[in-house]
Amino acid sequence: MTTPTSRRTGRPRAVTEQAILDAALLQLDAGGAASVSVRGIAAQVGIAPNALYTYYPNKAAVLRALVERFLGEVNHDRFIDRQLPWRQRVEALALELRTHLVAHPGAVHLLLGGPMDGPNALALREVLSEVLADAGSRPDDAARGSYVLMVYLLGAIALEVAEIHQPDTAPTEPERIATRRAALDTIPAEIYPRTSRTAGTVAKYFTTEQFLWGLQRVLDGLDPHA
Amino acid sequence: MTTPTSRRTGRPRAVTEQAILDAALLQLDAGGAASVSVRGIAAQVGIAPNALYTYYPNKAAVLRALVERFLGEVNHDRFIDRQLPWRQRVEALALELRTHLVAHPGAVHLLLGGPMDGPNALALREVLSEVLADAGSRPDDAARGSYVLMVYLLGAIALEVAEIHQPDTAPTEPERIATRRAALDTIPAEIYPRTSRTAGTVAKYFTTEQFLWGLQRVLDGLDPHA
DNA sequence: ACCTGAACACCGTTCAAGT
DNA sequence: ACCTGAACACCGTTCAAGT
Repeated sequence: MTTPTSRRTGRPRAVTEQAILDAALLQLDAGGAASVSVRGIAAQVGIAPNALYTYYPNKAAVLRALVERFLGEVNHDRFIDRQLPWRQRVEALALELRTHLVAHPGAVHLLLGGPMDGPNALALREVLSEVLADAGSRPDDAARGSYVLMVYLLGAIALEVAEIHQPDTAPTEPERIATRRAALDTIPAEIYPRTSRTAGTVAKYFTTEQFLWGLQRVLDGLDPHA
Repeated sequence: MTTPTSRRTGRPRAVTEQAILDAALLQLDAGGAASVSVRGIAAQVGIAPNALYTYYPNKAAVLRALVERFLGEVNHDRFIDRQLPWRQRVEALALELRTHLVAHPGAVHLLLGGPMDGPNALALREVLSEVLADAGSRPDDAARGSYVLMVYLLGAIALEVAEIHQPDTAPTEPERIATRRAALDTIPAEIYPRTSRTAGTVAKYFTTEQFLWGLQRVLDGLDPHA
């Protein structure tokens, strides 16, 4: 909690916590969450692997700090502006979050891996809660609604990232659709008779448009004046 | 794709694919997704670690097969019954999925880790799509709506599981709330002035009630007659 | 106080050899 | 065809020793 700005004595630190997080993010972007390693981070910043334990108690703490810093880069500008229509405020936040996470696909895993209870994660929920309150929701509904929004945003981005960016040699888009259709064909027709008819439709939507369409439906459900 | 029922020649198999998946699930339940290992599975079923590569090409394939089997255990009974109100059908499916996943928290990670394009994953989406179609949605809206529902269900369960079941010594519920409040207090009051007022409210909801409340809001948004 | 080298108990996967 | 032992190139973490 307390952050002493200078160390008492002894040898100066060779690197900074930020440099360690930078290295972790680099590894994350390069090879996905599975390829982030203590040894790799240490090599990148130029210290012995075990020296990292002077900065963070263990690997999990490094990843937690990375998630926190990551969320801190999202919470900024125009969502506080109460002049804008509330739906527009949520949409802007949603798109910003999505942009950040799609740019660092491995981070999604980390986000959903642990409890979202860091300061920045809570700040995100608070922002959403305030927007809903401004929209006219009663406090309880605003709080619960902010949870529903978080669920939708993180869930949608998680599924999108899982679709797009599987760790190894990802098949191209047409290949993936073909695979999906083939898989679909193995479903017994007696059980899901309408399957083959709607298969193409189901497979079609994985875009910003789908993301925003879903968001609008969720907002419809949360709109206190609907 | 073809499933030969008998092997051509040579030594009989020592175990079955199912036994391997059983062992994987056991490891998953015991220590979370991180503690599932090829060597652990092999030890459990009583073969050498590398013998496992006769059954599956690699660890990822084992986990993929486990996810598929897992989803297969969910898709059953009363969601096909067109007599029931459509919201009730979705709610039943949602609760069944949630029960299964909360019972095997490590599986959530696996589900969200890869693309949901196996036969059973698609069947799940198809069921939801059909329910929405029965509710009166046009085919496109039903397909897109089924995606929104999947996002909500998996997202909500993922967040819930992450809250409840972090891998190591999980703090008790009051401890967690205290931690969350403490974290919240570090948010600068000038930026989020209403934070402290709503903190208690935000922290309060992580229950079946919240899960179903959110589901109802999503269904409100997807209801073609709303 | 922070760093290093060495070690411990693990990983996933491959290869050559047995039956 | 399936199994095994041995090996390779990794992990996260700890400990004793250096400065």
